[in-house]
Amino acid sequence: MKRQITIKDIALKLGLSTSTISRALKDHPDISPKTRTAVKELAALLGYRPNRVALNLRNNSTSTIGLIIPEIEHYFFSAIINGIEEVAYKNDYSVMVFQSNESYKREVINTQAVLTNRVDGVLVSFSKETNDFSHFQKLIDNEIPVVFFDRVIDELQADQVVADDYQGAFLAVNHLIEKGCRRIAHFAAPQHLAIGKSRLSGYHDALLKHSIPFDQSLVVLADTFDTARKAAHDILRRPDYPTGFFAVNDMAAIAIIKEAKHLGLRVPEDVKVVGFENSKSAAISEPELTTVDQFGFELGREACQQLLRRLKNEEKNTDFKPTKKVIKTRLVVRSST
Amino acid sequence: MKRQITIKDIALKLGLSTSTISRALKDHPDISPKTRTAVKELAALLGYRPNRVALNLRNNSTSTIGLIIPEIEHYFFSAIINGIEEVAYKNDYSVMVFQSNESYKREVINTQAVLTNRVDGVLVSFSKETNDFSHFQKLIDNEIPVVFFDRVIDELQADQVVADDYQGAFLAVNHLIEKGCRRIAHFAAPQHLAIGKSRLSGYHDALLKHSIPFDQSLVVLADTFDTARKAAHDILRRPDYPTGFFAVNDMAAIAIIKEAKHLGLRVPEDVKVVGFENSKSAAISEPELTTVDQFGFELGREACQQLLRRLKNEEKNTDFKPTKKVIKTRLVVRSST
DNA sequence: GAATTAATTTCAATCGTTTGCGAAAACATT
DNA sequence: AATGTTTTCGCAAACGATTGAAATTAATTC
Repeated sequence: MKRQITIKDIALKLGLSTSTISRALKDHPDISPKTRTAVKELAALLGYRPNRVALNLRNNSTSTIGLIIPEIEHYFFSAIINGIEEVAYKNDYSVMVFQSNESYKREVINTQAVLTNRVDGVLVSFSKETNDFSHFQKLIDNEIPVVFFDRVIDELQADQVVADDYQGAFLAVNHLIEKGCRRIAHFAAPQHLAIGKSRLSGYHDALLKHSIPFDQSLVVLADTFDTARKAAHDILRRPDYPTGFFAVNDMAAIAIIKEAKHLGLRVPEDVKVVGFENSKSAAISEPELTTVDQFGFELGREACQQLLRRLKNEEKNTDFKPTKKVIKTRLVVRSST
Repeated sequence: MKRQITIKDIALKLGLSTSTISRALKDHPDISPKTRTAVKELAALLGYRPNRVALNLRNNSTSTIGLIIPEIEHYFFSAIINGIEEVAYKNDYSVMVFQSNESYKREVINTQAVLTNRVDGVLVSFSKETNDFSHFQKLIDNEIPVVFFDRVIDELQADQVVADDYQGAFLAVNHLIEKGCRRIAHFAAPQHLAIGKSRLSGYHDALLKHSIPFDQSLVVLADTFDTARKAAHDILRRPDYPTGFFAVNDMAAIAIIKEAKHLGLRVPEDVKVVGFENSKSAAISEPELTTVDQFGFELGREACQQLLRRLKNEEKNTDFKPTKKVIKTRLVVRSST
């Protein structure tokens, strides 16, 4: 790479010291107007750009935040990244993205990568595989601010930003009941994830509210298209198949619709389905999917804002109190119910 | 942030100089085995991690690549990011992501950001708005390797990685013709983009091959869901509406299907539709969309690999010859044709 | 035991920028 | 003319790590 123009080049050409150049460039009062303009003009002429790396070293901060995320290709996560990048951009931060690909091992390596890259703070949504959280604890021990979003864990002393999973699930199931469903299945996420638990309990409580008994056999673990399609196939061929479905995400919900239609059932007449996410695909499926909007973009924004807040107040971090921000969800009613 | 352990801390505790620590840690032969193990043990005990920022400054390289991309939320681009991150990860590079949001102004700022962040190289897919490419020229003038992907421009001395748009379009339209379509519309991308031109010309040549006259009125500019739906509405209400549609991306294709069904036409019996991208949505739409697979993941991988190749060979960059890698596309036939 | 060689370790400069402190001008005051 | 004030600028250290060259110590040879 071509050597970039440095403050030293300007100093040499002007017969001044680097200190003077540095001060002139940032309008330090000690510098006479004459030399100040001279310096600025030459700097502009030469196309001088301060070397961020040198500043990073001196200031012991990089204006960079690390993002550890399961998979970029998932619509919900890409919406989140969008929100994060938006806030980072406005605050002159850069974002380094690390994908865990839902792999615990890779996630551990990712945490090491953010450490060696000396990012100022980290945003994390951990992988499905992750049960041991000591790699995140190590970040916290290093006093690097960490904000968890979507997939969170209470055991760590860190901020959290999540969608209101309980409320969303409650809304969804309540809606199904109001549409006349009495037997409602839930396609759930793994129960070691908070989102899995919360959505299940929203489902549970909505049933309770309408005095519908909870039936464990109607709760199945299925949070991908393929597993959901398979599970839907099995459950829909039972003689007493449920007429309502609440899926933990849109892909699973769409799989249910596909399979129901495949089995000759009409949606929403015979079977009603609600998803969770409000992805692009929800509006595309036939019939269009009723779903819970998770506001991924806002969630990403909030997470990033919370992180930046921590970064500003870093000096006075006497007694750390983790915050938990809950983003309200919204039921988007379409024609699948 | 807590002060990290440095080489100096180890030196102090061991009564040695920093040079010795540095050499011991990297198995320099000058260091006696005794001190070497002592150093390494203490380093491990204290949890020493070399400060990447200091190294970046010294080596004048950051092991970081910048990515400038229109919008992360678009499936095709997120697949590309996935591929890029994969290759970067394997080669110990980090990726900084900058979104242009299809805005020229923001893209210019993005190029400045990658410059001040001193990334080693840049991957770019420029915005639809971009007509002036001098901001990229500035990167090249600074001898920062740039690889363009998907949206490329021949006027710049830089490598390119693109899908075989011409071939994909040709395959798509040829397929429509073989399925019996004679009047085929093309929903195109802006013609100042290479992808716009290439796909149009693939469309054109496929018609030519079967001696079908080219009809300018069947080519409309529509590359988003909304514009495509509107355009489909207009064109399908003409008495001589086309029976085949080739859309520049899946979203536009799905909009056509939706609108056709809305107007009481059957897909694929009355109207056949082919998209371009092979997004998740293509498999979800009803009927499932025949489309051209762009292999976004592979495209991202190739782009990143090409960039890394440039970074390795940087010293001997005497006569620069831009390369152009074309990723073959594949027609995925589903039930919309 | 002195001299030579070999094995270890340290010094100091470097990457680009900032900043406290001291120094040298320029100016003002008697 | 001597002193006191400002104004303006440079020195040098610092951030953390690397590295050629010099210096120290230990080992070897005659």
